[in-house]
Amino acid sequence: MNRLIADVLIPVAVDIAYSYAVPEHLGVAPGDFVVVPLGRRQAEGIVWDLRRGAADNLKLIQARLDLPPLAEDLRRFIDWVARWTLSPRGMVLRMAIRTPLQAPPEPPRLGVMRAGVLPARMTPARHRVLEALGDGLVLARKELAKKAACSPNVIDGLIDEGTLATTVLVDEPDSVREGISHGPTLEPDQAAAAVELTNQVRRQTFTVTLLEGVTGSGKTEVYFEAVASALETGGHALILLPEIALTAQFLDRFTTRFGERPGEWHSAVGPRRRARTWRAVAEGRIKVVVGARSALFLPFRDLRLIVVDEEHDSAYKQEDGVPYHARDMAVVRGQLSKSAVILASATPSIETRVNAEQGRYGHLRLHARHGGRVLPALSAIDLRKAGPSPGKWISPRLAQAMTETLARGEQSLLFLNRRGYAPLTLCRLCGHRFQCPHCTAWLVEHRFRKALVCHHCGHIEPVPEACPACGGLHHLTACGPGIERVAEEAAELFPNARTLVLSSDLPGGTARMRDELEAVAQGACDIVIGTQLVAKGHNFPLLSLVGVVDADISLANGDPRASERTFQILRQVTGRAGRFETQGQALIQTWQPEHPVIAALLSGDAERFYAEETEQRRRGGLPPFRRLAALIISAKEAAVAERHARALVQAAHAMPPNPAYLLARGAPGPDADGIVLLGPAPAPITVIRARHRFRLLIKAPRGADLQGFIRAVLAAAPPPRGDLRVSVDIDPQSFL
DNA sequence: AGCACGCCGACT
DNA sequence: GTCGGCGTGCTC
Repeated sequence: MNRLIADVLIPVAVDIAYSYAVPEHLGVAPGDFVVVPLGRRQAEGIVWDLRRGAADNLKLIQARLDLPPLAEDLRRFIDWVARWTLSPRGMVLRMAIRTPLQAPPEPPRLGVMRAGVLPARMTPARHRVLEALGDGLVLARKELAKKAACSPNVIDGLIDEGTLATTVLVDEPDSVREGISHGPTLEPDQAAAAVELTNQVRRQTFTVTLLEGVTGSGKTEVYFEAVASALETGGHALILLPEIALTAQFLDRFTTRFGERPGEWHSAVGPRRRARTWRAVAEGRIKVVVGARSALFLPFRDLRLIVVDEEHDSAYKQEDGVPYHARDMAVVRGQLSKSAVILASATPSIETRVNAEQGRYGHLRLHARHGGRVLPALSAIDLRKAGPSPGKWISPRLAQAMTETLARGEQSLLFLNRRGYAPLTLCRLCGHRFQCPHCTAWLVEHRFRKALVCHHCGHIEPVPEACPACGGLHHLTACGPGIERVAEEAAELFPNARTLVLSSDLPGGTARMRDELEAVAQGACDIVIGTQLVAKGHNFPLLSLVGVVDADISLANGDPRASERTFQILRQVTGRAGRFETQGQALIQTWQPEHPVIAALLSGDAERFYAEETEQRRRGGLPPFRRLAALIISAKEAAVAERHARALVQAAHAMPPNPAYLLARGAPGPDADGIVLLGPAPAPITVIRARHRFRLLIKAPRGADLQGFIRAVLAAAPPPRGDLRVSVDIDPQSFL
């Protein structure tokens, strides 16, 4: 028997594709959606491969689904991501096809048409309705009401009388409008970069280019030219943005440039529109998608360009489920789809910078700020010498600058990357500190919500009257600032100013946030107090003063990327000041003005910062000079997790030597040529959601088979039992 | 990810 | 005596 066999990958937590016999009458091709029996249920899956062989004890494919097949390049991409992240292939496939499989049924659109009988009573409105319908026309109820300039009630009345009848309206697919392009006039440096990028797109080969330019240098216009050339040559393009849900402004800009809205893809898009967008992308009707990282798994037919805007942004790292870095996977998808990849940023990641310097990526720079924009004047306020009085957070000099800004009718932004009112609450009588019952973390007071909240697990409890430890009343004290507290202080200082607090816990969700951001841009408030989300991609034309309340916060922790992140976020947020003719001003409150990050920021000498930071990474054996992976071993019982973590280390050392992943012995120096295993150590946040966590860090030379090594270690160690979990994070970004 | 099988606590 | 808790294991 030599029958046709299909290997079908099913979107469940399984790595292998299962084999099914293909019924004679069913024509299937690789990439097709099929229904197969799985255990005692049915499952949908994708034909991954077709071959011939003995099919004696194979079950049969039951049906083929009417969905556009997954193209070869996307299937290879799924395989690649799975191998890279050590995730089951089925789970990666799931990210790509969840949307079409869970598409809610389209509600039948009801149309209205003439049914013959004239109404007993004729009114002017009724006459207009009948006129609008003419003879054989079928119109949707709402459209008809609009055309006849009457309320839908009139139409309902006519339906009741039998004059009109309803029929199912066949939904026509979203029409493909040929957009009108309005290419802007580019400055010489922009034009040069645009020519290079459009050439790359036209060549239809895989390239990666870092597009680097300060805020206001017009990166977007430049890569829009590349998008235009992808479209002109009949190809498709993907623009990735971090936290795109808030960037209504970006979509408007796109629409102005191309005369058509792009496909929009992010978590705030509802299931029905998602499903329509997925299909339209697969059928080539949507040619450009602007989306969050998950858009990387959309079924483009002919992807010619991927833009990763703000490529340094840590929001590109997916932390849960399949942990992948969308910037790096965009490069992989580009390679598999022969696309040009553009990584754009004003403050590139060290990784991308080094890749560009070493010639692996192209490097285009935009130096000037255009449109009369000037870089803001930056200065530090030394909190040791000129800080505010105890319990206050706005220094006299910052307050003075705010007063002047207010007087000019311009906006101020106070930036503090800390939600809530105070990061720690304690009892002054007994010293009791409010801690999360499930995590190694203090509870953060949220005064607007009147609650203590854990920022790691979401635990929430009311603020008690008395101390739960000693019963003392009125001695609970808020320690340290959060944006709510700074807002309170700003309101006291400037009682007549309109203030607004913006952070991710704004009630009302994405829509509300969009509205608020738009209102700020329109000048609806004088002082904005916000977390990092105000730093990202919004233009506030009236903003002329940025005050960084505490520049040192993120420098304190032991994260190897702390310096880089602080530099990026502060440069981004201070860059928000002065988007119009006058020069903006940024005041940075800090305890350590001499710190390299703060010094680099003040001097504007990004080059030196990058050089020093790169050198530190090299010396520390950190990415991109070595590759990093984290294994988090967690269990309810600390001892269970620790024992298994040690077993993993033992298994690693007991493995037979393998040249692909030589394990360095003894004390490894920065230049050790083998894989280095560090730990186990308790993770920095030891307990999260009542699970104790131990961490192993693995550092590998660039040429080593890091994933192969981890797979071998996991296979050699005893299989996890009970509630023990081992999670693998390749290229970890967060070290908590 | 489902879904069943399987072995220990509070109910009709 | 059963209903049901979720730990463990399998799905071509």
